[in-house]
Amino acid sequence: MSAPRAPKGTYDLLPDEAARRDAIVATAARLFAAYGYRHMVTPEFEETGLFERGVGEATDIVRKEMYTFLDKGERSLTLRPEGTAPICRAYVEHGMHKLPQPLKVWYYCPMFRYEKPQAGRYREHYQIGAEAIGSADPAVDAEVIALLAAIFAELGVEGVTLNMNSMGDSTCRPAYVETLRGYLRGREGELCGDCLERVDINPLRTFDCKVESCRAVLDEAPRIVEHLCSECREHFDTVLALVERAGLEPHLDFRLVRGLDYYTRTTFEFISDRLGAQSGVGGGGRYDGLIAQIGGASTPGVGWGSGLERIALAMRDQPLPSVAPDAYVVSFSAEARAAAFDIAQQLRGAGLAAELDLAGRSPKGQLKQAGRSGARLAVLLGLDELGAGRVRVRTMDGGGEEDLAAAGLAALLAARLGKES
RNA sequence: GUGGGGGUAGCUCAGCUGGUAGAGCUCCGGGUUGUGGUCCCGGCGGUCGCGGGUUCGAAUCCCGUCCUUCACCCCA
Repeated sequence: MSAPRAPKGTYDLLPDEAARRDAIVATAARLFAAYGYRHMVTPEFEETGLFERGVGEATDIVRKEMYTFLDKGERSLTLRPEGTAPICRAYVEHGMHKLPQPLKVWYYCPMFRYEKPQAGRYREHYQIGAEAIGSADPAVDAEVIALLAAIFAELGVEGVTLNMNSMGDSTCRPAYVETLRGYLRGREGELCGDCLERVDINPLRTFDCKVESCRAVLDEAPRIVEHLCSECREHFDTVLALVERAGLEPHLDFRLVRGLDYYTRTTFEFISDRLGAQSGVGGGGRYDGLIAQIGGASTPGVGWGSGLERIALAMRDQPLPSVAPDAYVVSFSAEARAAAFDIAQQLRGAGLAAELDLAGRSPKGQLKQAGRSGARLAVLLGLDELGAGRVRVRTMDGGGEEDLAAAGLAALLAARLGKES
């Protein structure tokens, strides 16, 4: 019987890493607010049918990656594998079309996919994401892209490039898919086994293939951007123009065919050269058919998701946020320990961060802890001081000490540290 | 799901042509019977991922398994 470990593909965020994570999310939250996106939370699991219908039966996510289970009431539930379908479900369920449109929201939560773990890929991973629902205006596409770019810039995510494509819509895509399928059938002899299957199931996915011969075939294949209907063409051109106005350099990528069935028109992806094979650091697109697909009124939407683990990997090293207390209370005798506890409480009550020894250390050990903790002040308590109602307050980096009354100490130190409440 | 690399102290690793374990850092204590960060000394700490096999003897060789890592696939 070996000791329990975190399940395969999951990880613990220890305090230092959690502090960095919190800082990332706080920065993102600030930018979400600047762009007018409001925080929203949905359940960790949903009815399985939501993802089957929303994400698409033919996708890898639905076919082999979902954590699906029956609860005690025989309901088929699935741990959320992606963020967009749940937001759209909530939009429909709560009649959010009655709010000013587009509805602009963001989320921060774990996603669950049964995949083989590797660098930047986990079975439980966290995403921040944004969704703007209720407007087909190309300015919305550009806004969400600019928002994600701003977050990366603010965080210092390095080596980032933006790839974009258009998937067309229900008017032009079906015809294009048939054109592509016909072309591929004409060159079947040059395709790998996977691609031969894709020709039947979803010819668009052949663009993902890394096999040399397939790539050669696809390089010469008809491209969807050249087969867009006039509405999609105009939409895409406007999005590109606005994205450029935002100071970004979109690279057209005819291979960018995202693996979720709900995408229409704009798709985009930010990749970073700091990530190895799992190079995508954030991506998304427009999903004008999704809400109707899951049973709502036909409603356009656009959004993206970005993986926190990959953001952290691609960020330049950040200094750890300081966790130094304002004061460390040191007791020089067993009798002073209770008084040290009281003083720490008094300081905390005044809004100061205060620590004291909780491990029965010697006075020297406590001072050593005080030094390591980075505390600005040490409050020293001994028998002599206790009897006189005094404490000695040492400035840690200078070493100077002064004798102060224990009563009113918290207010005095708070004022001195500029932390009056 | 397929294929390559790796799993030794809390962390980073050495030891691996078989003879039952080491270093640095961390942590705790001492050097000052009441005063930190440097320095010196000492100490705590490991069923060598797990299971099986070969052998007089396995951290070391073989098999299986789990985890991890890199790539494929897919995506964040």
